[in-house]
Amino acid sequence: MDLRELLPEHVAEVLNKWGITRLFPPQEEVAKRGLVTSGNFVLASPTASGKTLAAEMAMVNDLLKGGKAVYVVPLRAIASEKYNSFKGRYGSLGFSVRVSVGDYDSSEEPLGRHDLIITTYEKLDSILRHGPSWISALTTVVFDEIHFVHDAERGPTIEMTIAKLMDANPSVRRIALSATIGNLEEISSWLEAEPVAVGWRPVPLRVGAYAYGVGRILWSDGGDEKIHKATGIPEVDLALRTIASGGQAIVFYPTRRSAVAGASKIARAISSTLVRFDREAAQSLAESILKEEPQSRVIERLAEVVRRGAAFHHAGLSHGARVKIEEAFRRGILLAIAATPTLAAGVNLPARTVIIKSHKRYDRTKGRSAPISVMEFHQMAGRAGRPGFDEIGEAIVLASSRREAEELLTIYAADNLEPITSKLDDPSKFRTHLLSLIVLRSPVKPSDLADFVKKTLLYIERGEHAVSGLIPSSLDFLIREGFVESTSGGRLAATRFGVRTSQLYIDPVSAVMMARGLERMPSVGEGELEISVLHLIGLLPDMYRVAIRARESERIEEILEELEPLLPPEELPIEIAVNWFSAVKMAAVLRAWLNEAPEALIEETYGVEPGDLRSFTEVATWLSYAFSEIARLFGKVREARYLRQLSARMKVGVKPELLQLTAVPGVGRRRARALYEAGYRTLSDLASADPKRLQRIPGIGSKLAENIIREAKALLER
DNA sequence: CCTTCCTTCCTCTAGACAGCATGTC
DNA sequence: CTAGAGGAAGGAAGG
Repeated sequence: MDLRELLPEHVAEVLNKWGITRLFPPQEEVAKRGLVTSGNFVLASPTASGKTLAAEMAMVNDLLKGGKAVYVVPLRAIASEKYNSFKGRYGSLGFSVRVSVGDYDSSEEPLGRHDLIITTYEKLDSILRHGPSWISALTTVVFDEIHFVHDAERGPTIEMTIAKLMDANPSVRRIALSATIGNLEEISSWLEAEPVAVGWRPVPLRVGAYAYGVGRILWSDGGDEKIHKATGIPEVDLALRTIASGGQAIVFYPTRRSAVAGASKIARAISSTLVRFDREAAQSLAESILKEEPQSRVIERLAEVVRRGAAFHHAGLSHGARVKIEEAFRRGILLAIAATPTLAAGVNLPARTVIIKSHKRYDRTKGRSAPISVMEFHQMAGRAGRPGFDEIGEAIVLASSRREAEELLTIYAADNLEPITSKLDDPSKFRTHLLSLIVLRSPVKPSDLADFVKKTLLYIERGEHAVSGLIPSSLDFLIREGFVESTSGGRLAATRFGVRTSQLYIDPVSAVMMARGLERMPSVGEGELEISVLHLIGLLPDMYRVAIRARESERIEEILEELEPLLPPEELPIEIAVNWFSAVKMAAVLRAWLNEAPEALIEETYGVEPGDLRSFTEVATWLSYAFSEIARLFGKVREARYLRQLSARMKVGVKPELLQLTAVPGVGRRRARALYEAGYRTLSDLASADPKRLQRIPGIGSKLAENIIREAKALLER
């Protein structure tokens, strides 16, 4: 097909320049309907079918006409994936591309200067809360993976961010993408966009259910396949089937523990069946993991299986280990990955066969195991089929009997995806966003707020009665707690407390807890202060909850003795107070980190794996910073300074005396401690150090020594 | 007497977004 | 009405 038949000339030229000479059905459809040059659309089409390019054609068109675009994604990993693919393409056209997410920004310049900004929904929300002028100059916005609106935790934020953006800039062009939308029409009407549904896949997918009782896969297309029971472990036999025919498999398990155990079983099966693979590459991968990742039990177990051509993948792994596994799988060094659902939503990592060990998973909210949704099944199945390598992708779910297999096929093989529904009716989520809206428009007429709510998906789906009660009850809360006040003209104005809370991006309940906690801080003894502050942080609704294991209860009680609570439990709402003990454990974990306990020790003592520890400390860094800002707001200078330092320590995991040293790029908690013990205690000690002496410190080579000295000098000069 | 396999009972459960701009006493 | 599997501990069988 000649692109020029479908596309305006300049876009066709751009695609040629990028080496794209052929369009795939989703892109054709968008082009045919004239959506390249104008109009809003929601594109529902399978994973890897080229949704991004369809959106890009529209973006490029708008950018070429002097526009400005934002590409919004739900995960930081996807943001960096998009950034890496966009920066070359668009850079070569003279556009400046930037990625801005919570922990990383590719540029220091004002956001308004860039043509294409890639960001997460939450970051966009945060940007909107600061009310930058360039929002009105935006011409195009792409909402990627829009089905995340359905998520109970993050969905409300995503929904409100979209609504706020449409409200702040009604003429902005909206493009939404997803592989799994059950109610395309409804989502389209919310965004006032044209629905475009395309079923085409780059690699066809067939769905099967393995009735392991009878050793047969029932395929959705009618086939019936006998499976060789080499090990008798159903998912392992299926993985071997794929591996033996030269393919790769991803096995999804419902828990981390079963994924880790599964990887061992697969590794053992690979060893015993003489499958050929690059043992040398696997070996060196295992070594690099052991050498470069935080030494701990999970990492050791990972290295053990990697040597034999398999791996597990879950959020307890350090970021580096996950990336190494993904990359090695792409290069074919690993034959199979035993994964938790991390791999379904994250970066693009296809395999010939996707095996779903269990269609049920424990559901915390229900307190028992429940079937996974069709949407989630399709997220996992979407990983099946490597374009250019596999002729067909397979997604196989396990079933015990033929009967169950048939049932599962009727549920999961059909295209009966659940509708994406709003979760904004959660009062605690709603009031957080109502505050941000009032801050942005302060002083605002209450009727304007009511009008705004009509722009939400909640209103589209459920109508007036679903939203009518939300505003008054949220306003009560916001006024009572001092975030908002009514002015003489009958308008609502945000207080300084309200403004700061919204900008710090914390839950108003967190802000209230911080403000109350500050009152008690001066009376807490110096020895108890650290653990008591950490406990408060552990209680905040914005913080993670850490699970307490049965055998830990004594230890938790010991720590409980040490702290002087900054908030009396009886004054806390019940939903906060129930986390009291979990927060004690969290405080203990964070304290261990701050006092330089090695990752391996923290894992051993508390069962907190490197990836979790990283998440905990990252959020605690942000919250302790926010805490210090709330202290500053209330004129508590001493407390603010203490909390600020706590935040700085939390970021790297060190005692106060190392903070000067960790300011140097390349110096983390381990190196800083080694330097300190060797007598280098300040930046100027480092700047004036003798490179030869520095090299004598274990772990510091000649290159590093020179870098450290240079960076220290640069920091001193500033 | 040690090793290995089997049974039983207990324990525990996926993931991941957000701030902001340096300090020290 | 409703889970299910890993892993430790303890016991039986085997060498």
